[in-house]
Amino acid sequence: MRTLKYAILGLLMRQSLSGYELSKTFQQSVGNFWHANHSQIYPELKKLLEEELVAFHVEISGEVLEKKIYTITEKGREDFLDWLAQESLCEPAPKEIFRLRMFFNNHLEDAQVLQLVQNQREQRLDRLCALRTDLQKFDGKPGKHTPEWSEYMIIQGAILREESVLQWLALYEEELGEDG
Amino acid sequence: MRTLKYAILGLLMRQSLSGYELSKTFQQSVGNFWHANHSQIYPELKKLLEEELVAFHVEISGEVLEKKIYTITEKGREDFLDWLAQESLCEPAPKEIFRLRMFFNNHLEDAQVLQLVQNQREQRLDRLCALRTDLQKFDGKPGKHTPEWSEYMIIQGAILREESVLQWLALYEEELGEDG
DNA sequence: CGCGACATGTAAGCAGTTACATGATTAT
DNA sequence: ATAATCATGTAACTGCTTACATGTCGCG
Repeated sequence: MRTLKYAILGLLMRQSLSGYELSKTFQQSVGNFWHANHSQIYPELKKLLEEELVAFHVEISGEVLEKKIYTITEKGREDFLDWLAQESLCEPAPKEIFRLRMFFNNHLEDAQVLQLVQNQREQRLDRLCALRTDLQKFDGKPGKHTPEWSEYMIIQGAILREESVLQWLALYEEELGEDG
Repeated sequence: MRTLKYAILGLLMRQSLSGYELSKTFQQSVGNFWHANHSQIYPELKKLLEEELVAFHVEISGEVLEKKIYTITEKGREDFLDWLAQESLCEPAPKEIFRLRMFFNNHLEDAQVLQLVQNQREQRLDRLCALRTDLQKFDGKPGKHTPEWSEYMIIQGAILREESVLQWLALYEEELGEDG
């Protein structure tokens, strides 16, 4: 489905970026719904170049270090906008190893299950705190039709998602905490 | 990480099943957190057989149709239980194409965004209704330490997840509904 | 007798991870 | 100097999807 392609093109709609900068973005904000390693990004950029959906120029950092700055082409813009407006079928539920373990937790002692749940809660709580910090970086809600608004709303969505997981974990804690 | 392996072994801990039955399960209850096609399941069963984690015997349906019923071995049980108790790092946020589109929605008209949002809402609502029906099939909450309890709790988790997505979609509808 | 579900497999290709491989720049 | 970060790539492998391929059973 070439989703990475459209993720990259979308980012290049905002501003020209190097492979390395794209890579960072996929670890940060975009990481809330689409992550990718540099080992996937560099080959994809090469492919986009062949397809003439992006172009690049070289910038020199310091004395010799070359940075390839990629820019979206008009052809790339058209391709991206066509993709963006498409309705798509609801994807299957995401794969989550932790839920798989919980599905089989009747084979574990209560104490073990509780440990897994609490471990998960800590990790999720950390993530939630980080998201709330990200949200506070905006002063007030950004205006509609800006990239900032989109980012703000995505973070809101990620917060709601983490909160729902924590609610679910609390159900286990309630039940497993009841005497034993 | 061989997650499919453990998903299969976990299901075989409950009861012996054929590849086809496993396949159905991955489309139904287990589909709430781990899905797999038959084209992935049959080769995996072959591998588990070589590793001696499962065994099978043949049953005949009707006149000639052969069903291979797989049973977990003692070695398989040990392997599965080792895996089950392991704490694991929180996985990266799941990939969702819809969120990716929303991240870039400043390139669309409000009406187009609203259409995408409403389309998604309908699909999510359908899924939520199906989950609530699944939950009602249990009469009252099943007792702890039973496979039924695990399944009940997983469905609760899936419901919370869908509700959080609907809350997020409602944020868009509020904002996009405001005059325009 | 035809259709949908049952039943089992393989092949080709795309997507993604982990590891390999190299080198420059900046801050301490 | 040396460590962290910047910067770009490739290779091998695992995981997953889509399509191909075949045949049976039960119901109407």
